[in-house]
Amino acid sequence: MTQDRCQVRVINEPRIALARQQMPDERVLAEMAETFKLLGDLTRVKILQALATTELCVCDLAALLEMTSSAISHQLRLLRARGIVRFRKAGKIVYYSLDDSHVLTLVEVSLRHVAEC
Amino acid sequence: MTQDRCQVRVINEPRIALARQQMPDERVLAEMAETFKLLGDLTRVKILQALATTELCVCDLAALLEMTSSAISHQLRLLRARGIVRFRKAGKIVYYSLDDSHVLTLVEVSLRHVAEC
DNA sequence: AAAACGATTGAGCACTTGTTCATACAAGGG
DNA sequence: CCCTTGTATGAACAAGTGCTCAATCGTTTT
Repeated sequence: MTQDRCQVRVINEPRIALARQQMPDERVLAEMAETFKLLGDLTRVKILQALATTELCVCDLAALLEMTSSAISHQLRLLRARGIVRFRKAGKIVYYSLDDSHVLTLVEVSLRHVAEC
Repeated sequence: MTQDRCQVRVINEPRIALARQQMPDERVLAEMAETFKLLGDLTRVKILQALATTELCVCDLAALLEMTSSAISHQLRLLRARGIVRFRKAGKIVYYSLDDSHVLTLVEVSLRHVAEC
């Protein structure tokens, strides 16, 4: 049963075949990883949790998280780029809010996960 | 309404208070971010997707992902440390499987999320 | 016992990431 | 029109990350 493949010996060929068959496309997997990566930062998790409660402008978020508005703005830029948050301008003030229900679900599930451990 | 706080002017005091009140503990937020960070890597997402299908040993995973078993082992170590996967020894072969239903849920939700975009 | 093999681990290194700092932009207010 | 203010952005830098390579450990086989 043992075979060479890519400098690695395979132990359970059928299982590998099965797993390969069930595996989503590379592109889909990459998107999943990118989404998780975006959620995998304390600042961004805080931003999302805050926006889950209410719409907030950049300097409100900065005050809430006790960080510079520059740092917040940089992070919002990333969240914006993936369509996780949206913004609305009111004069020179920019209000941000959540724009992705799936991401909210992810945050909720992980919150429950942490709570149960 | 505008006030100084941490070198940042607050625009919407009541909203901030509300958001602060709803915000989970710092430690909980950090755990959430850590969990997402662990899922935010292409290799680890692949490993979890594979293990979601079937139990696999290190070299099977290496063959499936076309990577060295060293690289796989390094990643499994991280997943093990957070209790996301468990292992079972069969002689010199070590079989890994999922050990966290919440994480599986997270992966499923994100898969659906990507599929719908 | 010696050799082979699956797995693990530490060091090293290229690459990424999150913040700060300085600067620039846009919108009001005087 | 200036000056202030909220936001955005680029450069730079420290810290973190994921891989490779070499060495090691534990188990099995000869």
